[in-house]
Amino acid sequence: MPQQKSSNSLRRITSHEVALRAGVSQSTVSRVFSGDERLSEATRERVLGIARDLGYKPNAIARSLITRRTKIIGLVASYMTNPFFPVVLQAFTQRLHELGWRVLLFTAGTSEDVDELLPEVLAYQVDGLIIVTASLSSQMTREVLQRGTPVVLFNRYAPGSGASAVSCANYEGGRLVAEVLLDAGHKRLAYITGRADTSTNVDRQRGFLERLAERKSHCKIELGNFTYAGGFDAALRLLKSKKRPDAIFCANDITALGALDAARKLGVRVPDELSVIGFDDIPMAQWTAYDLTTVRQPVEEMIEASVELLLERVNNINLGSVLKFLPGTLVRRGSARLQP
Amino acid sequence: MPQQKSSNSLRRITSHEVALRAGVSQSTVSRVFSGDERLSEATRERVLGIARDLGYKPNAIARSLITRRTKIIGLVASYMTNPFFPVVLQAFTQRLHELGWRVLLFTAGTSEDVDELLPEVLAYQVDGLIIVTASLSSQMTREVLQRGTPVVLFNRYAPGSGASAVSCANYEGGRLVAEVLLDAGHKRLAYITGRADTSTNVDRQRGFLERLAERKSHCKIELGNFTYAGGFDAALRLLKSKKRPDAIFCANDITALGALDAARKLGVRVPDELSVIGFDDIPMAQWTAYDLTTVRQPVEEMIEASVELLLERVNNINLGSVLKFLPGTLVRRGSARLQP
DNA sequence: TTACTCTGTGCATACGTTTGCATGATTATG
DNA sequence: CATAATCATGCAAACGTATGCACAGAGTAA
Repeated sequence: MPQQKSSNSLRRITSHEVALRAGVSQSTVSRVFSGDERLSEATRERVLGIARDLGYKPNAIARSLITRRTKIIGLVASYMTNPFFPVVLQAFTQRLHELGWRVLLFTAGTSEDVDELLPEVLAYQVDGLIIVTASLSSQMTREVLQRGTPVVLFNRYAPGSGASAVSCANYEGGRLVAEVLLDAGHKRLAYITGRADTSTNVDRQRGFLERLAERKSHCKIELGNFTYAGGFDAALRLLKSKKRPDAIFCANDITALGALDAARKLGVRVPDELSVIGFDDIPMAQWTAYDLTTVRQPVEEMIEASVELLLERVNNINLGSVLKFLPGTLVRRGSARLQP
Repeated sequence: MPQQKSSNSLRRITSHEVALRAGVSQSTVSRVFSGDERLSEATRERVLGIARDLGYKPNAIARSLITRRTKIIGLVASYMTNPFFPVVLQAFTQRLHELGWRVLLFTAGTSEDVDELLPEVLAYQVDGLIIVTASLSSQMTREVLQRGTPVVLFNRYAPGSGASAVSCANYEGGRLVAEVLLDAGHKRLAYITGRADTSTNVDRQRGFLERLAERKSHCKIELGNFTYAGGFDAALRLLKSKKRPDAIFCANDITALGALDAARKLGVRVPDELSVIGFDDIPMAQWTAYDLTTVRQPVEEMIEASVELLLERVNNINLGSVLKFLPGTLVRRGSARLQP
C-alpha cells in the first residue's frame, strides 16, 4: 500500500530483469549466483556483467524462503553493561561474518525476558541460536530444539537441557586463585560474589572455597552483583570490618575494579596491604590505575568453539549436545602480591 | 539436500496446517494473525487455540517476501572498543524492539569496510539503516538511498549526501570546554585529538580552538586516536615537555582516562596541577579512580531522535534528509579545577 | 547412418505468506 | 416477501528465488 508513490527507478531489480536483459531465463541467472558449475563461461560473464550494471544482488529473503535456510544466527545477549560482552559480541559477529552468516541481535534486560524474546527470533527462521550470559527455561529449550534449531549457550550451561554450551572452566579458575593466594601466604581471604543465580558465579565460588577447605583455610563472603558499584560497596564493607581481609577474590573484573577503587578511597595500599584478583581480563584490567591481576578467559577460543559447535549442529541436527569448558589462565599484574 | 534425515516431528508448522486442523482456509488463518477486523470471534478463537497448541507463529520470511517489508533495521557499527558504543548498541536494539523492529547487526573493523559490508546488508532487504560511528562513501550512500532504503548516521554526518544524521553538538561542546577552562584561569592548554578523519574530532577541536582564539588564547595539540593508549601516550608526551600544560581537553572520555593514568604514573596531581576534561560521559567517568569532568552526550535523546528520523523515512521515502545536533552538557566532577 | 552420452539452458513448480476479488449466508430495508 | 447491504470466508494470484526434469544440440562411438 505505501509503495505506490510514483516509484520511478525505485523498483527492485530481480533476477527476471537481469534475465530479460541478458536474453536468458531466470533460472540461468539464479544458477549464476548460486554458483552452479555447468554454465558456459560466456553466459556467466554476460549475466554477471548485466547484473553489475543494474546493481542486482539476489534477494536473501526470497532465497531463504525456498532453501529453508536463512543464513541468519540469532544472538541473544544480556548484561551489556559488563565490558566483557562488547568484546564477545564483536568477536561473534566478526567470526560469523567471515563464515558467511548474518547476526540478528536481541538484547534482553534480564534473563527472564529471554523466553519472551525467543518466539520473535524464531519467527525469522534463524538457523541457529547463541545465547550469551542468559539462560532459557527448559520448556523453551525443548521447544526450540525440537523445532530443529540448534542452541549454544555462551558463558552459561544447563546440563541435560539438550542445549550445547561453551564456558570458561570457572571451577578450576576458582581453585587456581585459592592456590596462588594461599601460596603467597595470605591469611584473611574474602570473596565478593556475582549474581547468585549464575553458573559463572557459583562455579568460581565453589572452586575457590573447595580449594581453601582442602588447604584448611576459609574465607569471608560478601555479596556483589557483577557490577562496579556492587564490588565497590562490598569491598567497602570488607575493608571497614574489624578483621580486614588481606586478599579479595572478585567474581569478575568489573567487580574487582570497584573493589580496587574502594581500597583507593580508604587509602588501603595495593598490593602491600591488600591483594585483589578478578576474573575475565577485560581491557580495563591493564589500565595503569588498576593493573589488575586476573584469570583470563580464553575468549577467542571460546568464541571459536561456540561457532563451530553451533554450525556443526546447523548442518546436522542429529548431533547431540556438548558442554565445553576451556581453561582460564592467571595473568599476573600488580594488584596482587603473589610471592610469599 | 541436508534436511532429508528422517525429520519426524521436525516439519515446520505452517498456516496451512493450522487451517486444516481448524477447518478453515489458509487465508483465514493469515487474517487472524494479521489482525484483520472482520472475522467472527468464534473462528478467531478457534484458530488461535489451535495455533497455540501447535506452536504456530507466522513465518516472518514469507511474510516479508510478500509485504516487501522485513521489519528489519540494519545496524552497522565500528570501534566497539570504545565503551561508548555498547551503551549505544544496547539502547538502539532495545528501542527498536519496543517498536516492533528487529536488528541485523554488522560490525566493521574500520570505516572502509562499511562499503563492502552494505551490499550484504541490503541483500536482506532491510527497511532502514543505522550507521554508528562510521561513514559511507557518497557513492554507496547514493546507491542505498535511490534503492529506497533510508539511512541515518549516528555520531557522524555527511552534509549533502542525502543521509540523515544525528550527532552531539560537538562544536559547541568544544567551545564550552574552552570557556570554562579559561574562566578558571588555566594558562597552558592542550588538546589531545581523536582520529583526524572523523567529524566528531574535527568539530570538538574546532570549537575548542576557535573559542580560545576569540579569547586570545591558544593551545598545544597532541595526537591521540580515541583510545586509552592513545590518550596515555599523548599525555605522557605533554607532561614531560618543558612547558607542561595545566589543562588538557581530550577528544573523548576513553582518551581522557588514558591521560589521567599518565598523570597518575608521573605523579602529577589532579586537579591541583592538572585539569583534564573528556567528552562522552561513559560509565567509567564516574569511577572513583578517575572522577572525570566531561561533556555528556545526550545519548537517550540521540537514540530516540535517530530512531524517529529513520522510521519516519521508512514510512515515507520522500522525506528529505535532516541533520540533527543535540547539545551536550558539562558534568562537573573532580578531574578539573573549574573555579578561578 | 544410428544410437548414445554430455552440456547448457529453459519450463514449471514450490517455499509460506498477504490480499483483491468473488461468493454464500445473514441481516436490514422498503 | 423481495431486494439490497453487510458480513465472514474462500479462491487464487502474487512476492523473488531455487531446482528437478525435459530437451536441444554437439560430440563420440559403432
